[in-house]
This record gives sequence, structure tokens and C-alpha cells, in this order.
Amino acid sequence: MTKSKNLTMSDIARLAGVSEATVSRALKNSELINKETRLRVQAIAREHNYKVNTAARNFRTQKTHTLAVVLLVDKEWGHEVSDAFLMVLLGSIADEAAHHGYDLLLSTNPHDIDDLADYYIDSKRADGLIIIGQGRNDPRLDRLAESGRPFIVWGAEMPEHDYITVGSDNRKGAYEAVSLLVRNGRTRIAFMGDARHPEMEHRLDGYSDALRDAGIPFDANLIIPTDFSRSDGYMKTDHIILDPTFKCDAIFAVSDNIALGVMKRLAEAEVKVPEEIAIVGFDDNPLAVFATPGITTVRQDIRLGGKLLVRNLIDIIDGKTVGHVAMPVEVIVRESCGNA
Amino acid sequence: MTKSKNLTMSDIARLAGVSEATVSRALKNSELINKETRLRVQAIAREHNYKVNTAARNFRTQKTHTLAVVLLVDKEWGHEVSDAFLMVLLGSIADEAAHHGYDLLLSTNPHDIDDLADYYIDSKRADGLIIIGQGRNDPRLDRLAESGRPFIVWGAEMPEHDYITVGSDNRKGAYEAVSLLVRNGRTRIAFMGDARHPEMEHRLDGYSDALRDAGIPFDANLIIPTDFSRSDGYMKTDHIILDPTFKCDAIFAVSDNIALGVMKRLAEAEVKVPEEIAIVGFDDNPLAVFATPGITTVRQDIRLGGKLLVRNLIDIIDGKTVGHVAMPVEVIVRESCGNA
DNA sequence: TTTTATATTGCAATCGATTGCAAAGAGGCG
DNA sequence: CGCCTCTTTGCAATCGATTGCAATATAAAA
Repeated sequence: MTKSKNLTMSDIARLAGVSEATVSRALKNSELINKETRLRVQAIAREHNYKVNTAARNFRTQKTHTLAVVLLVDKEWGHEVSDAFLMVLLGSIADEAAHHGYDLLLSTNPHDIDDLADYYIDSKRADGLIIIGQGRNDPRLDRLAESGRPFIVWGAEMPEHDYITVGSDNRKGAYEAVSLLVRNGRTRIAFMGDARHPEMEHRLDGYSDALRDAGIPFDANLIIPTDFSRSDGYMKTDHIILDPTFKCDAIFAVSDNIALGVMKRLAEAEVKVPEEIAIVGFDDNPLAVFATPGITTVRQDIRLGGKLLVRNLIDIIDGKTVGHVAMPVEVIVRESCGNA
Repeated sequence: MTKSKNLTMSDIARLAGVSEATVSRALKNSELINKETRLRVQAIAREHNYKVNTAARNFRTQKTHTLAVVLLVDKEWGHEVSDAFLMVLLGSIADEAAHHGYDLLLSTNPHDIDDLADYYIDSKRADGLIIIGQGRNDPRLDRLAESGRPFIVWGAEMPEHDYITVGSDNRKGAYEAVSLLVRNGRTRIAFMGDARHPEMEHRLDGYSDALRDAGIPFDANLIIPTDFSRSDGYMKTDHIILDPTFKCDAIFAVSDNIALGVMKRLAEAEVKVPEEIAIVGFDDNPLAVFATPGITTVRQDIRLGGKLLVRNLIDIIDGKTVGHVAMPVEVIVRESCGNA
């Protein structure tokens, strides 16, 4: 632990008896410098615990080697910051960014996303933006796209949007989830979720597709608008329990959180899951396996998602063309869907 | 949306007919500059969508106005990145940092925390470090403290450590949780947790204090080493169920996650909660209220914790002296503790 | 009217690393 | 021996904002 104050490159240059230019090149292992010199300079730098001043480098190179992650988790539509998936995604993004030599700036609840682009990109804090929380077709993202700044969004591809996304194959996931319920003999399958949200819209499409392919007519009464939260799942379940005209034998919930809320309410009302009502969720929340009964769900590969967000954003920054990603999903069968 | 390339301060100076120095001062609203001039310069800057180049400023001022958050979530001792509390803490830290004009760098699973101090502080990426995940008396933190770099740790104060912490009053929380069980007539109260972890050591102290004050002898057989995970809570419950010589009428779990795992296992074994075994957890995990029965728990004010971490770290960076913080906790009574 | 105090603004050095270009040295070839 | 090539290193400009100090203008005091 050398307690010496901060050395600069010129100190190292003096110690090694070479110029600053040589030190700079040696430290990045440039072929321009004789191997012997290179190693000597590197050894001296290490010995004196010298670290390149990133602020100076960023300034000179006009690159920050930093990505900014913006969490647009809007209480309004019931997403909570505490969602397990957020943290997993964030962790994966952080790991992948580090792996590519990028630092990660984090921002939550920005007052204004327009300012945000200014704040991060124009003022040279970050080279690109990862937006998590597509919201309900947020027009601010479209404006961001117009401005031409490098960014990428976690969520669903929508033809009317002009930005790149990474997300799961929500349509296919929902299709398979609902088909599973159908195979288990369920015919009146409720949909709980908020279809105004792009990802959920795709899940609703998958739900419809599955019913159609099974020859089951679509019934709008079975669509129960629900936000992402456990509490809203809990509350909207009243509708199912208390309305005597409402009949369903299964529920497809667009998130495990909703499913957890539903199951809590059903348990209180002594409705048996899966015997009376079967349930399939989405996300494979770590809790899904610990609920009683275990929740059958659609697993997203969130860690892969984080990696792809980073890789593709870096490609965008580097001026390459990248496409949307809809990652494969996997149905995880537990007890709640009524499988044998 | 001006698509103009990046303006510099000298552009604004030219447009305003003043010097760069004046622009610089005007933009930070310095009293040195005539109010009229100030407003005019600000207006021009706004009009042209000029943003100060942070890289240049940081370089010149030798301050980064950035804090680095390091997540030391070690799978080894069962903490999962997906823990709800992590995300809440992180969100609160991010908000508070933004409020103080600091950016937030995020890093998870660093290879080496020593390098980390170099990486962030010495190479001028951040002004200070927030460490989350104190671990089992991590010696690396002690080394970090020796090096004199500004940092702060979420966790528990231990006399043998030479760094500043922010955390909850774990001892008091545990004391009240266990006292509640005692008041409900329980006398054989198991402790589930890993006392090698500083925060848990304090909770064990609180547990012991409560028993002592209630005149109940401490029984080492009732201490069940358990890591932080739901799954370990689930597994260690076997001990309670399957060992015929083991008798307890209540469990104090050092985290709600453990409590959830325990309850899952007890439900499978058809042990009634709270009638046969009462349970109190810790954290007030958002799930605690959604478990059946709802889990009585000790709530930590995590959002406040995040704020204090940031404020105190900034004080440390500014050279002020700050003390440890043990935030007040609150027992949240639900059904699992067997209250009337 | 001269002097002094005050309010504004500008000059110019500075932060530390990077990089295009030039220069010096080493070796090869005719 | 002279010319050319290739390797290795150094020179010096540059990135953009900040700030101590000096300079100027303006007002107040003598």
C-alpha cells in the first residue's frame, strides 16, 4: 500500500527514462514499442502502483467507456423497483459491461428523459444508454430515437417504434403457457395483465393465438386489466371470486407477481389451486418455486438479456447495425397449472 | 432537437460576445458575474442546447462527482442478487446521489476488491465507494480502510473494524422480535441464521438479550446455522421436523427469505403456523405480507439507509468526521407470530 | 478633480493522457 | 560507402473547462 500521492504519466516517464508518449503506448501494450521497453515500463508502473487517470484519458479521447442504465420503473403502472428480475438484469448488465471494459452509470426515476439524453450523452458522461422500462409506448423514447443518440431498450419490438430492443419472445411464451392450460382441459382461461404495455400486448397476442389454435372462442370478459403488482393481482381477483356471473377454470397471469397476489386471494377464499382454478405465470420469479403450490411459469433468460443489451449497445455505439432480439423462453412446469 | 455537433464553451463565448471565463462563471450562476450578463449567457446556452462537457470539467477540477457502488453479493453465503432489499437500497442510493449532484457507478462481483479501490478511486473514476455486502468480517474491507480511501459500508459496526457503517439496529430489532414471541407464550424459540455475519451476530445478541430478560435459559441446540437463502431455510427446517428430540414452539429467522423457506417446508409437513410453531422474520420483504399466513417481521428503513450512505460518504469525501449509524427498526405484526 | 473602493470581465496557465508526424538509429543491399 | 527501409522513440499540439490574478470601468469619497 504505497501512500504516495498520485503519480502522473510524466513521473513514470522520468522513472523509466523515456518519454510520456512511450509510457502511454507501453501501458496499452502497443506493438509500436519495443517489447523490452514495454515490459520495463509496465513493471515500473506496477511497482509504483500507477493508474492511468481515467478522467484525463476520457477527456483526451472523447470517449467515456461508460454506459448509462436508466430505470424507468413507474409506480403508476405497478412495477416495483424491488422486482427480482430488475436486480438480476442489472447484475448481468454490470458483469457484461465490465467484461467489455465499460463502466456502468445508474440512474433511476429521472425527472425527464429528454434531459437525460443531454445529461448523459451530450455532456459526455456516457457513450450510450440502456433503458429499462419501456412503459406504455413511451413517446419520450421515440423522441430519443429521433435525436440519433445511441441507446437500446429492454422490452418488445413494436413496428411503430424506431429504436432497437432486446426482450423475450413474449408471444411464443404466452402461446405455450396457454396451450399448456388447454392441454390440461381448461377452456375458460382468464388473462390478467395490462395490454397497453408492449410486452403484455405480445403476451395477449400469444394468448389469443393459443385459444384460436385450440378452437376456443376469445371472450373479452375473460380479459382482466391488471397492473404488474402483487397487490393488484390480489385485488382484481375479487372480480373472479365475487362476481357470480364470472366463470373461469384457469388464469394466465402476465407476471408471477400477479399470480402470487391472485393465489393469496384465492387461498383466502378457499378456492383450490389448481383443482378449481389453474394458474400459469410469467418470469420465473425466484418466488414462483416457493409459492404453495409452486407456480408454473414462463422463464425468461434475463442474464442473457443483460448481456445482449450491452453487446448490442456497444455495437450501436461503434456504428454497426444491429437488429431486435426476441430471446427464446421456456415453460417451467410446477403444480399450479394442474399437470398430472 | 438541434442536430448541431457539440458546442464548446468558446462557441458560447463567441455567441455571447464574452470570454470563456465569463461563460464558465455565468453557467454556474456565480455572483462574480453581472446578473444581466449571467442571464444572457444562460439563455444563449440553453437556446443552443449547450451542455458543459463533464469529462473536461472532471479532468480540470480533479473531482469526478461520482460515487461507486460495489455489490459484494457472494453466492457462497446464500445472498442472492435478486433480494428485493438490494434493489430498494440501490434505488434509494441512486436518488439521493442524484439529489446531491453525484453520478452513480455500479459494480457487481468484482474479481478483487483491492484492485477495486485502485480502479475507482486512484484512476479517478469515482470520489468514493459504497460497499454493500459486508460479508463475514471481510478482511479486504480492513485493508481498504488502511489505505485511507473514502468509503462507507452497509452493515453492522464492529469494534475491530476501522471503517464507517450504516445499518439497522439489528440488536434491538431482534430483541423486540423475540420478546414478542415470548409475550405470546413461546419459550422454546429457535434462531435461524449465520452468526458469523456481523449483522446476524447482532441479531443473535438481541435474541440472547430477550431470552435473558425473560428468564428463559439460552439453549445452544436451538441455534440453527442457516444462510440467507429461502432454500437453506427450507432445508434446515428438516432438522426441526424430522429430529424427534428437537422441540421448539417458535422460530426467529434472521431474514424473511429464510422464514419463507421455513414456512414452505412446514406447510408440506402440515405443521401449523402459528399454532404449532410461531415465526418472526426480518427485513419486511415485500413478500412477507403476501405469504400465508402473513409474516411478522422487523422492518428496516432501507430507503433511509440509502440516503444516509450517500450523505455520510459525501461528508467523508469532504473530509468531515462522521459516525456509525444504527437506524431504528419497527416490528410489523402479522399472523405468523401467533398474536391474538 | 484626484484618489480609493467596488463591481465586472478577461488573460493565460493548468489539469494528464493521447497521437500524428518527424527524427534517430539499426540493418540490408547494391 | 551511400542509399533505402524498418523499427523505435520523442516532440508538441490537443481535448474543454476552470480559476487566480490582473485589468478595466464605474461609483463613491475626499
